[in-house]
Amino acid sequence: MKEFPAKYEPVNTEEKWRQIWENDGIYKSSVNTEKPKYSVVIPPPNVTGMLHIGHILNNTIQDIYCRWKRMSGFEVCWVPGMDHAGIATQIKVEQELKKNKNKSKYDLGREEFVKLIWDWKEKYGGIILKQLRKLGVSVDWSRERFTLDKGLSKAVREVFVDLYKKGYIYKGKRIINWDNITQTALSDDEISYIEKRDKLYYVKYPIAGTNDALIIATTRPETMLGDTAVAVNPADKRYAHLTGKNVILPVVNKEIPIVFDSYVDMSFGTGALKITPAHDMNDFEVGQRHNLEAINILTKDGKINENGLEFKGQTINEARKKVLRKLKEDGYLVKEEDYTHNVAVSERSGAVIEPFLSDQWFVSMKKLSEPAIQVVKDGKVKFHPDKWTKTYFHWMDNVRDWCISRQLWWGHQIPIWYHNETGEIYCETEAPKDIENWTQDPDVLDTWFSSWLWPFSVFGWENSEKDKENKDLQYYYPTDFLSTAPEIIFLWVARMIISGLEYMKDIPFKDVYFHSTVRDGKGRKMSKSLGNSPDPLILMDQYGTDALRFTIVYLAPLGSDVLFDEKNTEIGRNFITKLWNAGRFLKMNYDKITAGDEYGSDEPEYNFVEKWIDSRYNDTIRDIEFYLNAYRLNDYTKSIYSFVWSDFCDWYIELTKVKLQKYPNSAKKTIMRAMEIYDNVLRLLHPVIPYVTEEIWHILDDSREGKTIAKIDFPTLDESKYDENSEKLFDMFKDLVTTSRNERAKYVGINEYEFDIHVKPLNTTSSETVDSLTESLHMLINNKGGIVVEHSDEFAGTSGDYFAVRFDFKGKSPKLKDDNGGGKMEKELESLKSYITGLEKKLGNKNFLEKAAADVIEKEKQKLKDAQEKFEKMSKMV
RNA sequence: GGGCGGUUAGCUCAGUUGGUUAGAGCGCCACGUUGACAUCGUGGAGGCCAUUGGUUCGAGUCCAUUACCGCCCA
Repeated sequence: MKEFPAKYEPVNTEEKWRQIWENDGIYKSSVNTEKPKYSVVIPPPNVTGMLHIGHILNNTIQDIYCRWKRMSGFEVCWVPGMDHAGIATQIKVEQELKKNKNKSKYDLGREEFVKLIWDWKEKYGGIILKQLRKLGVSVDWSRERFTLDKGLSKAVREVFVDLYKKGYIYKGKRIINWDNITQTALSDDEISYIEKRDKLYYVKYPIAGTNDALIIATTRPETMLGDTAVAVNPADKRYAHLTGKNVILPVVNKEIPIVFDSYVDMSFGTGALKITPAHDMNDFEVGQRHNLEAINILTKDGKINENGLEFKGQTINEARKKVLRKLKEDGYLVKEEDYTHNVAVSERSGAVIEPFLSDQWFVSMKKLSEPAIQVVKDGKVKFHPDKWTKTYFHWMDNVRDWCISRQLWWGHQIPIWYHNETGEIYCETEAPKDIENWTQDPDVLDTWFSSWLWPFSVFGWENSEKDKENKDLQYYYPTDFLSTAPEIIFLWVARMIISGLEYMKDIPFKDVYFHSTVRDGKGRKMSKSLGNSPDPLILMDQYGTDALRFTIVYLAPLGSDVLFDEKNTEIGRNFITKLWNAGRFLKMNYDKITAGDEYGSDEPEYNFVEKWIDSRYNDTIRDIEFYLNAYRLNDYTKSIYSFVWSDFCDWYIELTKVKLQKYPNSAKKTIMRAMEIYDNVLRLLHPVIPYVTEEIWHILDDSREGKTIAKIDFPTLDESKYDENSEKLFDMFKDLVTTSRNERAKYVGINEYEFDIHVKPLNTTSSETVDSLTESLHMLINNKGGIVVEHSDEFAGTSGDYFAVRFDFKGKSPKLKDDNGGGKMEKELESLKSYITGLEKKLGNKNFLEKAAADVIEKEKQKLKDAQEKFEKMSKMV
């Protein structure tokens, strides 16, 4: 017989079970057509990633569903893996190379450098997967995938070539965010904005053929080298007369047109804007609308190029100074003023982002996205919470082409070769045979271009007839559930739907759960620079993994942010301690009682208590099923929390104690009933707190050696156990107990006195049931006296909802506390009075009686009756 | 600028098709500890449900408005 330790030690226990689970391979999945399947792919974390609190939430959510489904008879397959995180990984290794050997990637060359990254990946990459193991995720580790794996890389090339041949992939010019330190294009989410104090310069642009000039405000005078127009708002009356006119671009000395475009903000600066299509996103669009030339004035390392006249070769800052000096000398600089604005910088290198016109590869999205809109409209793919469908449609309806090329070395190099002589383009999944005559496009593909294939590439998809014989792919696709952060609804979720429909002819998943964004206690996003992100590994050691899992889910309502302060983890820890101690109590008594001849097997006493807990237990199961199906996970944890703590521990176990003591003849069945419920509670909790439930489950019963709670049936609802009557009766019982406790609380040192409890029912309902309840009252009130039911009007005591209570100390009189709740009764009567008035008014309203439903009216009448009875009796007690 | 969402107790949030005297956890206050649990128990205080207006017999709940806050996109 195992002993139940006084204290739960999470760290050792977790490590023990983690190893057992993994060694026994209990989460391994294989095709089993006898069972319904439930498949999930993990959102692949970055190979450079470290576990943060958002991962804890996201992976706990997935684990809850996988464990729940596994216990409910599904063949569950949860596939783990990582993505290669192109830019993050490359930068990391570049920085180490710089630090350790003071070399750049160019010193090594592409091949050597990529090899170095692989070495780094083998050595340090994937720490996050080790950390996820600690979290206890029930993934099938034998299926681990990496986006640069052979198979997945093949899938990427297949898709690129296919889309290219279908005409969806094209090369085009686009303003991109250029990081001139790392010399790569960045996506918008790799950019952050910092506030910078700058100058706003007012420059005079003379209007050709007149003595007038337009004054233009700019923070970046050096870009005027690339200006190809000046724009004003067509609604701006100040400039209406300038239709068809040109201005003379200072410094460069050439004529450029004045264009009219509603993009221009009339209130900013002078209302006239210089247009540099090659170096500003908005200007580029204005340029397209007005057919303007785009003149690139920068080199890739951030210097002025040959289009920049005498400024060629200078850095941006140098050129700015020189251009300003020239403007001043020539009398074009009107004034300058201080100006604070937000400047885009690279999150990776800190470089100021230069909008830069360059050649990039694009996927044309409009047509591809149409079926993806339809499946969400049809409800084939469901979003939880549903509000995200609106965001999804809005984005998809206005979808822009996807820039998929990145100027990096780490990633899937684009399968495009240019013929060295003819310039002919070759696009196939494998290199041309006469490779010496060809040069491959140096760019690699956006990491998302591999992760958008994840739901089928992980099952070995290869875009050929063989896919039909691929049992895994046939069985597990489409997956059932995806949990992810709402920030990547476009970057990832939408694109997976598109690729799934295009290549599998089916949706990639049925339900998508967008989890809360975890913020700190002050509502700020967790970020490295703020240092406000607690290290989950430390929290796991301090509080236990289960405690952290439970807490984060408990705090995360569907659809809104979760504010997480590390102290919150106490919620989970305390709950687990409570669960632990309840189990300890039951087990100790169970061992004692089952071994003792002095205990009998009669039916348990106080049948309404047994019926009540059965009813509450089944209520809880129903709630849990509902909440899990509705993706309301915090409500799942809340309902089980309140069942365990309030119903089971505070009331049921407390009553069990008394029953065991007073009725040894029924002790065996009493304790077995309690154990049975407790055992089921462990199963209900296993999905969210796997370690401690497994541990307790084994302590309770030696014969469970070698088994796991993870594969035991999840409890199911027994409708027949609902018992409204017992629940009502128990509510009244609780009221009686609480009222008696309130009365007790009025006296000093009451333990030394013996007293009878006098109970007075406050309305008809309570009168009918008072006998069975007063008998039960003995169980929870520490007094040796009797219980007297009386209906006398001469009754002064404490009143609850159903009963009033007073104590008879048989001549003695314990001291009343200074603050004995005096005036409380009057207050209660007052609010009761206004309640009654409200009800009377309602029931006196002809409209109400005519229009409200009959059962509502009946209910209101009953309420009034009860309240009046109570009022009448209570008012005599004052 | 466009889109989406939020505003309920000191804090964080529930409140399921409109119908109890609006709930929970944490925090706070008082009392309590020799056999499950002080990581605890018992009790208590604390709210014009952001504003204004409308629909309705009836609004925290539905509609509109204003204010403030947040997120996404440009």
